[in-house]
Amino acid sequence: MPRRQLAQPIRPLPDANGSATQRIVDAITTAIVERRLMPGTKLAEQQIADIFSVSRTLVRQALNQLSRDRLVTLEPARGAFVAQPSVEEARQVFEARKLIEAAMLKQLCAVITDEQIAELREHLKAESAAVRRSDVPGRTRLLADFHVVLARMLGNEVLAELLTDLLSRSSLISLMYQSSHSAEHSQDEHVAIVDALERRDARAAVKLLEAHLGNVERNLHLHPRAHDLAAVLQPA
Amino acid sequence: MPRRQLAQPIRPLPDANGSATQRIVDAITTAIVERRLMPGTKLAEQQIADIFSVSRTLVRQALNQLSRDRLVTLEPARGAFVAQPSVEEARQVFEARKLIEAAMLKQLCAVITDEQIAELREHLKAESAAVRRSDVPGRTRLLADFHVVLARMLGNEVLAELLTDLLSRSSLISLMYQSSHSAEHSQDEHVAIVDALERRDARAAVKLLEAHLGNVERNLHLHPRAHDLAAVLQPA
DNA sequence: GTTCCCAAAAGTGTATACACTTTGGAATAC
DNA sequence: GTATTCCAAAGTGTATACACTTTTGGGAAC
Repeated sequence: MPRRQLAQPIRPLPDANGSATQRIVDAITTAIVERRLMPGTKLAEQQIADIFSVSRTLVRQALNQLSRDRLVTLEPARGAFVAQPSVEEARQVFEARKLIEAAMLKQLCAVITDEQIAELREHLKAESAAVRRSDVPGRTRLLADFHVVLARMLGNEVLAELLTDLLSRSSLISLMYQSSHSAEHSQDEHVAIVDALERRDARAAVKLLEAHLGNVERNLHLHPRAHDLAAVLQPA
Repeated sequence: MPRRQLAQPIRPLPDANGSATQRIVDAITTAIVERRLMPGTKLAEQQIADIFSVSRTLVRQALNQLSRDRLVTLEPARGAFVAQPSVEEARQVFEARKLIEAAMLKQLCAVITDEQIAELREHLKAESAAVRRSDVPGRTRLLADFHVVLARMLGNEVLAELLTDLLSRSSLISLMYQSSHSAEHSQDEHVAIVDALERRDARAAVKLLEAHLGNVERNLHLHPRAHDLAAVLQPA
């Protein structure tokens, strides 16, 4: 039997798991979610290209993707900026989250296993640790991930990805409107939700979730402030 | 007075309202939603570039966006193809739609106005007309738009956009798995949902919607067929 | 006749080139 | 001194160039 001699010269492997473009997208997304990039920051193409040692071509691809995620705004001929979600957009994102997450939680209550509860407890422990040691990027990420973990437990990756997008946008919104909702408080509310899940009490879980999201939203400074010149001076 | 002599050799016209990239994205999306492009079709960059009289640069941007929408699959060094959603993905998309649309409908029942009911009736009339005249692209689009119209009535653009994406994917799935659910049947079910909405009967509306989506999904040929060689021959 | 292999063709991936727009500031007009 | 104009620097938008990979087809080997 004539064995096929496969050409296998080197390992060019152009991208493997993370292509250069994806690396840039992830880096910027992470930076935004972890609050290391302020809304409105200019994202100059050449500057980013230099940082990642690639050409502007790949940076532009990345910025395009980020703009589709609504984390970046592209202004024609002026460049890319970290997005500054409007008050209205903030409201809608939180309303969408309430609607989707409440429905998910209700379903989850019916099918969640004890193993999954244990997994959630683990997550809560990590959250709590991050909060205690005042690890701002870490706790921000973990508090957001909590909601994605819930989504993933339904076994629906499509839904989980949708929610991931909404959570990235939520992070940006919190940053933009300087949330005064303390991380400790959020953490406590997460614990209460898991408690309700453990009791398989769907009604309570949904109520707690809606209260949680309501609290987060209510603690945003959604009223125009002095530095939002356009919003303040706009004729109503 | 030294009039400014502007170099104005051609008319590059960067984008105006719809950039070239967006035009390409829209054209391909429409083609898929209206079933004029089969799953698996190769989308060669130069070929598309020629059609739209632009360079591959813009085509690549468009294909990137489409790939983020899951309508196109990018295979490294091999090119772009109209996506072929897996059975599992199909299942998840429909489950996500059920979850989101049911919650929406429930909320909508509480706030919908008579004007909005009338608007829905108008839409149903257009659907019905398209079905009667066997306008396949038109009826396909209208039947999908029905769900987006519902979303928009909640006044939540974020949610509406989310659902738009899911509906594009649903179209592709229907095409991929050769839905046998007749357009007439879908149309009837839409009418029943609006009837329930008019009665402000949330429970009935949600039940009808879930039945509707269940019917559509059930009439997909989600079992591997002869021509899906890989799926058929894969060891379970 | 079939299989294997290699070279040419076609196509993708990234970098670079170049035209155009925006921007900031210096020079000019008043 | 203030406002306007204009130019250069910086930056974006699109096209093109080029390297590398995949595909294809034909001929050699068996």
